[in-house]
Amino acid sequence: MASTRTNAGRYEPSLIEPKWQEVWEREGLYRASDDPNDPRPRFYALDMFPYPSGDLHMGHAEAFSGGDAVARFAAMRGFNVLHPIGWDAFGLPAENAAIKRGTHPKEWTYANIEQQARSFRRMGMSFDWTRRLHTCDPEYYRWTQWLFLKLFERGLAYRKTAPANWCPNDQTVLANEQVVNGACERCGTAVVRKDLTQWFFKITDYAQRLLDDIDELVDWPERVITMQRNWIGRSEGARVEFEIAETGDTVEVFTTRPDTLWGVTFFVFAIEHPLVRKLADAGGSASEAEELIRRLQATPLTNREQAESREGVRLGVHAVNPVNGEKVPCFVAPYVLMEYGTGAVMGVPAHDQRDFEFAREHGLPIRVVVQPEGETRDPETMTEAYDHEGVMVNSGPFDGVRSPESIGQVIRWLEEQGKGKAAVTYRLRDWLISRQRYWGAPIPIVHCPEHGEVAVPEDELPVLLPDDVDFRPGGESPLARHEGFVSTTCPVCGAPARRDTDTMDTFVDSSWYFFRYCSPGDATRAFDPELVARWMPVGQYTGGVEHAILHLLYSRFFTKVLYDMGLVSFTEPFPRLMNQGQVIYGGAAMSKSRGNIVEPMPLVERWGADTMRLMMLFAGPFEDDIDWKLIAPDPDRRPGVNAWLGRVYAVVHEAAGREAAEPESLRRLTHRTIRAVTEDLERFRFNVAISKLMVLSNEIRSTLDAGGGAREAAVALVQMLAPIAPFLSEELWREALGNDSSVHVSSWPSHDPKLAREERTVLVVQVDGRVRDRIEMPADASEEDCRQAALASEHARRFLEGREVARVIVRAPKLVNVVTSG
RNA sequence: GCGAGAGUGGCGGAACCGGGAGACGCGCCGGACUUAGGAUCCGGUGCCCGCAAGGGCGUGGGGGUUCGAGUCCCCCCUCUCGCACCA
Repeated sequence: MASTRTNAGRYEPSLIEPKWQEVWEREGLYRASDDPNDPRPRFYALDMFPYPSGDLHMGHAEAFSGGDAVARFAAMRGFNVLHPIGWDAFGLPAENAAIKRGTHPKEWTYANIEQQARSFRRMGMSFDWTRRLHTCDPEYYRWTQWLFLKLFERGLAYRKTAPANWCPNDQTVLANEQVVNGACERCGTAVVRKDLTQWFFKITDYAQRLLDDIDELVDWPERVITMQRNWIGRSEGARVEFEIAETGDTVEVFTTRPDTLWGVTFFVFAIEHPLVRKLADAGGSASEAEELIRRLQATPLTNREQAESREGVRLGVHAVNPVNGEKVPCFVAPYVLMEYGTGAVMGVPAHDQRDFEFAREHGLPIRVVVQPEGETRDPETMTEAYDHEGVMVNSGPFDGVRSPESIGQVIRWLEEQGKGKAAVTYRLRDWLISRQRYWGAPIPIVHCPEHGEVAVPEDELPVLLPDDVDFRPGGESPLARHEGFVSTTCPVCGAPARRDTDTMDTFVDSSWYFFRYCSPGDATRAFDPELVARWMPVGQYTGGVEHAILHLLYSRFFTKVLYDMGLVSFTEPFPRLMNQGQVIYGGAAMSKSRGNIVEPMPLVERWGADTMRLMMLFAGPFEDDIDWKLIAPDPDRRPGVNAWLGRVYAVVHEAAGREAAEPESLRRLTHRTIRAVTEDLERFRFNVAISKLMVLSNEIRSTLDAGGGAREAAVALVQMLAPIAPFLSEELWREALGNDSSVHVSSWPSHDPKLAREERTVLVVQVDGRVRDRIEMPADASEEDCRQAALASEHARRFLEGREVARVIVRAPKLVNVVTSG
């Protein structure tokens, strides 16, 4: 039996916290129950799993403080909670660190995981540790590879040659983020474009569904939805075929403005367009065109995309405008992108700013075919393209037709004439998953001279990552240099064959981990569909906005593929998403180069995990950034929330041992607070919830000082504090309040509506909208009572002297506004 | 440029539906305890006038709707974030 009479002493987190951490672990408090007969409703509380780059940082501390509060709150409200943890453990930093320190990526990775796991335990996170996973474990990436094969089977994984950023010094492909000002972020060498054959996932097949199903995301931050929409980038318009006069080739263009077809004065190809060389030959411009292509092909992708050059080479051939038979000159120019639309565009300088600039640079004619209502644009005097609505002119049968209706009319006409058709284009491109790196899941494909790309049979998975690899940069990718890995036999014919030596983008690993948590030990399949059906979709997903696009889009894509495979019955994995803000310092991101990094774990050691959590959750709205310099300007000063926890500690101990009757005013406050805090936590308004708990604890203090009892209030306070400060509340719950089992399995307090209702209220008396008096009234005062009281108010009457009362507006029992005239 | 969001005390931030602006906390000021305090406790704290009672002003700026606007509408300014040659 725990003692109910604990000598209060001082609040010492360093004594309290490790003690309860051990007890919780021993009691298996946070284990999710897979028992189908468990009567509790299920709740899947998911936090974006961390990358083990070192110890936990402030971002983790914030995100997980919120996610853990969500999970604990749900558990106390009677849910069977699944709150798992794992590590997104493949990736480049492990290799870079390994190169720098001369250790194996595996050692570095697992050491960091252990460190983070220790820190999570120290923070008191309510994880079900039995479900822990690491994406770099063969038991996990075996199924990543299996999923690759499923996509391959369905034609959703394919290989094509595509340009990539290539560092000639490190002999490797770089992601766009690793190219800084056109140079390799690690060695500073100028990056070049290089065509490589690489694996892609055909996410573009799902573009429309990814867009449509946004409707199923019932609780996502608006801005994340917007980012996803923009990234998919649907545009509607038409495809129109042009013929090349000199060669007879036909070329398709995509346009969102078919109503400007009569304004076409030139035609432009992207440098990678397959017809360019042929047309240059035909037009006698082969050498200039070749020179341009060679020069630009070497420029890194990121640079070229930022360049705003309007240079271009006249090919010497002409395109025939299908709407009026006009021949216009063709160009090749870098401002047209092969990656978007068809890689060729019609040039309408009067109505497209880029075309306008190009026309001015090359002395091309400009023809206005859409005039703004009541105005006239003259090509001679125009300084920019006119791309708004207007009336069509110089457009044959369409003269006088107004936009936006004109666009649809022209499309219909094009279709009737067989010259074009309505079309939709997406900005979204296929997902390039190949990485010429070591520390990732090997792509389970064998290249056979006879049979081409052959899937590794499922029962031969995983394709293990060899340990004894030279992963330093240089030459080919690390796996390509490992003869024992590369040489194998063809699964079809048994002839000597070579393994694919690419590894997968780590976003592949993280696109399905939330399924694995549902049945983490399953050695026979990626996940158990029955358990997934039971736990998913995720009840609440918590993580940073930095994953607003890629991770979330890829996970949505995977879920839809699994749905199409019949393995899951839902199409969106995360209907509810909550983004924490960033923790910054002095208005800027924390970074080594700025030297402004604050580490969470030393603060946890000094002040306690509960204090760390409270600092995070009390600082402001969860989704807002926290500037650490503003909320904790002096690192040696005791944080305010730590002092408050100390007062809670004292107050609860005192209240626990007090026999005196509890005043009704305190009881009313307690029940009002229960109602309010419950609502606040449902909406993740942690900062507001905490402020209300502070009000309650202040009131308990006054009550005790006045000799009153406060046990009911103290019990409620401790329970409501549990999701936010789990250690202190457990200590108080068991030691001060004398409970035998954990506060974290206790039932969330409920309020008595009768007590929560206000019984007296302050009536505000206004004269002409200005507050002139406040009168205490019973909460059930009638309109007439309020009117009488207001008009009787001496304070108010002083302002009514010499004026006539025109109307009296009564909002019983809160407000009366006396309106005067004259 | 396009898209999204935000401007409230010295600071972080509260304010449900249009109804008491500034909850709660930090900081600061004063006091108590103290050799001391970066500890603890008590009181004060939007700005201006006033000894006070009290009054005036006040939610980025300007206009509007309303008995009443931080909240709704229009215009403007500033900041943050995302995308950025997307045809």
